Amino acid sequence: MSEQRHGTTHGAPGAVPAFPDLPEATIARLPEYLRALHNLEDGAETISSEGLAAAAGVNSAKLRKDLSHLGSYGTRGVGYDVALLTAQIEYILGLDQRRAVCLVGVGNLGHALAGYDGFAGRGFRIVALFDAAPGRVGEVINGLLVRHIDELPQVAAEESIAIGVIATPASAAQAVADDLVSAGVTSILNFAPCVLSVPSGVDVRKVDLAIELQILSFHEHRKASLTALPGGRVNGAVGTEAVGS
Amino acid sequence: MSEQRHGTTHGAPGAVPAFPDLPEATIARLPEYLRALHNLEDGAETISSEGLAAAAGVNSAKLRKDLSHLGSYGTRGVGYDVALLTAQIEYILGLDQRRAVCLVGVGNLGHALAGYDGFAGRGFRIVALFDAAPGRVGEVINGLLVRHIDELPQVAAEESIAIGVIATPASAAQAVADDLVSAGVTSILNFAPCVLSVPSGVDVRKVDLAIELQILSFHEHRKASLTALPGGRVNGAVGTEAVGS
DNA sequence: CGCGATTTGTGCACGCCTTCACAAGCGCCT
DNA sequence: AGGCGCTTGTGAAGGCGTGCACAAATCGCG
Repeated sequence: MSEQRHGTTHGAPGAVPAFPDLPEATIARLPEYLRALHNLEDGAETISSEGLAAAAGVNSAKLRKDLSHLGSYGTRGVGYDVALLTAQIEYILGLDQRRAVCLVGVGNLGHALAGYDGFAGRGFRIVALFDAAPGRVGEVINGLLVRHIDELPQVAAEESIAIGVIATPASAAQAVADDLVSAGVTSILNFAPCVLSVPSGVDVRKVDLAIELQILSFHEHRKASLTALPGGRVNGAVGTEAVGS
Repeated sequence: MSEQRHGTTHGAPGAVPAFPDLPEATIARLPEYLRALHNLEDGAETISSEGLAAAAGVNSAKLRKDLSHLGSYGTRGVGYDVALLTAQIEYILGLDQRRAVCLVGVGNLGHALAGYDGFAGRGFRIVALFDAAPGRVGEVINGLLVRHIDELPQVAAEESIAIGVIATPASAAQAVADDLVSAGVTSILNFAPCVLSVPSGVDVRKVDLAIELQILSFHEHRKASLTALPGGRVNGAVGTEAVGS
């Protein structure tokens, strides 16, 4: 706080202001606010921090602080302009352009991701599918042809793909990651249960389904051991919404 | 640090020691250590914190501090006993019993999750599938029958299911969560893009695929604006592995 | 025009987490 | 038996994130 970047021409998506360096925790919540804004549905022009915070499942003070990092897009006594705030968050997240994403590994999970319609409405379009297995190459999923992984460099360049999703088995993931990086991809979402090493400048996020379950399992174990204990209480401090992730 | 719980009978899974209350951040990493341990493959009896940290993609000091919270299972000058450490982490995570999980929503994503073979090897077995659509009820996926959601209470009781996975559309998720809670489920993994409200004592973790992509999109946007800037450098401080999640 | 109701933006304090740096402990070799 | 090298376990410091509580700002109404 009390930072620079507060007298500058904040604003108009297109004016490209000095890019704010938001805290990672804030960045991770912006998509949630955006989702909440889209789900409002009623024709309200403005929304209070309290209202939006409730819709997004967070504390209202936290929401205000998060939004304050983007600049002042609220009006005291009134709230936030829904359309303006939506546009601003989308701009910050880089969603004003529909980002091209490629998906590697059209197995069990990859197949589902390729067919997932939740991406289109949230700023992304899957433009290419790849796999190494000859048996899968040539298949059409959701109107999209599965190409051989060797075509990745060419397609990536043509479609200017910056984001890649890995849905291969863990054994193939590192090689695929290397291929993606070589092809110019600078952000990777990894579903394979393994650690990827990539050059600096490339972002990796991972989603491991078993890990999520194991974390829940821990809490189950904890809860069970508490109830078993003499005088143990059941609910510690779990709250109405555990975020994690 | 400098806590209690250090003279107690640490140990033997089955002795049920005073349950350590680990920091959340540590809990989230234990599954990663476990995965790294399983992936070692070579017959080494012990592993150093440096080695395991590298395999898990974290700092070695962090790993040591995390493990120190479980008690002292390492030997100075030698490292950690692989078998003992593995058993201990599995015990803490409550994975010594194969936990029963049910999955609600056998659509696009749910179908893939039901067929995902990565759960079995990591301490879980999916014992029941549910859906509300009559068209899907009766289908058999991976040898498992899809039941109608109305059967949930009965099946949950029979199989003593404590963990539920929601893979329905967002519009149905809250109702399903309520059903799960009523059926005695106390941990929920939510793939639907919405906020769930559950009573205290129930843990919820969420996985939103679009949010993960949006976070990556932000970093793409940031990187792009930096390179466009006069004198802008490309790589900020992204590192070899971005965790997030 | 002024006042009160409302809501944002933020200074501040607290707690959690990370990281460094090192003492304590263990095994091996001579 | 003694010393040396290696590795763990942890005190301490610093940074980050959260939440409270309140001042500043805006609108609407009399």
